[in-house]
Amino acid sequence: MARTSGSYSELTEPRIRAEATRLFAQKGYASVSMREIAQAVGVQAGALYNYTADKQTLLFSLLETHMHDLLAHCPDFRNDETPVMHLEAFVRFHIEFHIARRDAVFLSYMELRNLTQENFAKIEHLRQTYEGKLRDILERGRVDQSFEVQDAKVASFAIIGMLKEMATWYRPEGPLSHVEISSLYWAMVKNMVRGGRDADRI
Amino acid sequence: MARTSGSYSELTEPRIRAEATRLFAQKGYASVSMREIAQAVGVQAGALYNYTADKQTLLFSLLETHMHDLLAHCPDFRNDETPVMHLEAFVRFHIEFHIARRDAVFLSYMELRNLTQENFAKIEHLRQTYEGKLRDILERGRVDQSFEVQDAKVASFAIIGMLKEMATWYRPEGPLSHVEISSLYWAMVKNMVRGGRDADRI
DNA sequence: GTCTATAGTTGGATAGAC
DNA sequence: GTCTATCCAACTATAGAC
Repeated sequence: MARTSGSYSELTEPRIRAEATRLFAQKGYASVSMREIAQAVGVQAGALYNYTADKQTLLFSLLETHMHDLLAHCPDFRNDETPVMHLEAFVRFHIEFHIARRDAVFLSYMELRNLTQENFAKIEHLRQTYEGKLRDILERGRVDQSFEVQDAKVASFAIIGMLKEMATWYRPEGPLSHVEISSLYWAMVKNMVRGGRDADRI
Repeated sequence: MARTSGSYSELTEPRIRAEATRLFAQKGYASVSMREIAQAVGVQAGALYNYTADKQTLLFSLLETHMHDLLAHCPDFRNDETPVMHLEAFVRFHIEFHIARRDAVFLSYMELRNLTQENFAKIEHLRQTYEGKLRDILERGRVDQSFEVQDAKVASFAIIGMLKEMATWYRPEGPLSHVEISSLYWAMVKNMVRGGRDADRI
């Protein structure tokens, strides 16, 4: 479909980002050509270069925006909250965000190795900032003995892993609502870190 | 390094498989060229085609062999064992296997989408057979109430996810032995599915 | 079984018209 | 801002000599 000059210009950039996110998530960065992205958007390949210096920069920009959004929306924790309350807020936020932005989340897990060394370092720093929040919660709970956690770092990896897996199997049309999923996962995480503590109290 | 005809023939095939596994795991299937594999092996690119019909078949063969090995070594469960014993055996086997074959495991998680539809279906079937074993253990424990699990399917995904994540962070030179890792993970999985049950008994 | 050489294709990126 | 046309590099896979 031929386009007259500039007729859709303010729509093109977000569409490029949306289609690139979708295609990279579906087929992998290295398997998607610039021509393929252009076709999904409805422009010619050369037009993409009005919006990105090159393919690598496009990937980096998608990941960077995603990580910044993740950190910006991540709940801050107040001092009057217990580690258990912190952890529940983190888990529920994480799941909601992952359901709402499945493709971007999937990208940020799968395509790190296709970043240049320099770009990787920047994204990795953001990722560690985010995952560090979880580790800090677990470490505080371990120290004040509200959690039964042997190794906060390994536990944080385990929790990240089990939540990450959701991005693989979750489908919006599936039988479980996001509230149900959130509660299922919170129950599992709570059991994992609380050991028998809740049972003692009831 | 030039080679005289046939001098290393019986070594070439396993070396191709080993280098391809390593490179695919490190950089991704689509980002690794046949030339690069050949160079790592120490032959010219054309020589690879004595051992594989094409690049896709090489990937499929690596994944298929890995999945068959996984299923072949997976412990069978005896009727006189409890769900808790089953689950511990499964978790410890899974971790040992993942530590021993890190690259192949990583490949089998990351490169499914680079298989043709037909090849994907075969690998996916093997994967579901393996993960079904875990789901069956959890479902039996849920029914006989030795586990406090709301949804065996979601719980199996969660456990697979947390164990899978280990392949991302584990390094042989790290501070934790595989026995320590195995015990850390088993403690977390047991807490997760047992809720307060162990605390009641002690 | 491996080599050299290459056919045939595809991809990233750019130039210049409009 | 987009299009058309194209350059050049890299890739898969094959052919034929040894």
